[in-house]
Amino acid sequence: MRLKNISLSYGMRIFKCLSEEPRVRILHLLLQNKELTISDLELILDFTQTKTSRHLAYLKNAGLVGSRRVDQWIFYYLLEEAQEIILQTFKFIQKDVHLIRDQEVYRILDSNRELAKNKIDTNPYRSE
Amino acid sequence: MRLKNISLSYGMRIFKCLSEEPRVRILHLLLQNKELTISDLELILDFTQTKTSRHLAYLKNAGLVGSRRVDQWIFYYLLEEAQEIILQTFKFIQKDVHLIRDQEVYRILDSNRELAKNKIDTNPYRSE
DNA sequence: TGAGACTGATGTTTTTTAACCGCATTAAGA
DNA sequence: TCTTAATGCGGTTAAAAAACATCAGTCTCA
Repeated sequence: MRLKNISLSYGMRIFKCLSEEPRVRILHLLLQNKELTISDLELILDFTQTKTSRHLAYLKNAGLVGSRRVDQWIFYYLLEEAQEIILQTFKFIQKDVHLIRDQEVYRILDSNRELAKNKIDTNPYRSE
Repeated sequence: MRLKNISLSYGMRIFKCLSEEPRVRILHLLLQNKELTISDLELILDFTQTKTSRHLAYLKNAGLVGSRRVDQWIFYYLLEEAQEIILQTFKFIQKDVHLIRDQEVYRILDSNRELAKNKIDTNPYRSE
């Protein structure tokens, strides 16, 4: 396996992100589910809107996540350059009960079609 | 490769250790050189005694390092249970110039026989 | 076109926490 | 008593969280 080398300072920024529970839980959900909106994360994690937005801004600023707009939603995702190190480090903690529970909440909300991705208008004939 | 699973809280403690430069540099030296004393680390890293001692206490408290006494020195080393995750995460940052420079300083001091391990009395006939 | 609803960002303030540092002293061994 | 290491103290800085209000962009629908 060829590893991408990162600088000490970028590494420290990543580890700082991983040293607070809210951010670890957000990153874990993004790693497992590709992309989520702020309101999805609020719902799954039971965070306030402000708190969720602030932590995502932190992660974005640290160079770990990116965002794209779809209709009125903004989806957040792990940036490609951070994928590998995040994946590797999560291998050690992925069995944690809190993280597993978060993912279960995700699945329940998803099957109830309460997440943003379920509400995107996919009708190709929708009005412009 | 079989991974040891760690809890989220232990993981966060580890990442907090890795999010400050002095501690990363200490851990890097311990990973590469098995064990070192406080005075060795002071010398290599150009830290004060207090600073070095405090960070080692932090790492010990976080469950990352242990210590053993040999004569008048106390040698610090990475605990076995932390070896793997530390090793894996350092794979990403091991090419960092600061860390490489630290290790070079280590080698110079070692070849000058200025480190504690070079001063241990290995004479089996030494007085009790 | 305009009103209102929804999604998200941001300014502000307050509180709390913790991490850093150095100086000086103390403790433990040889 | 010398060396090695730990710690009490004090000051500074940072950052994290939380709550609240406000603002901005987009969509819907009349």
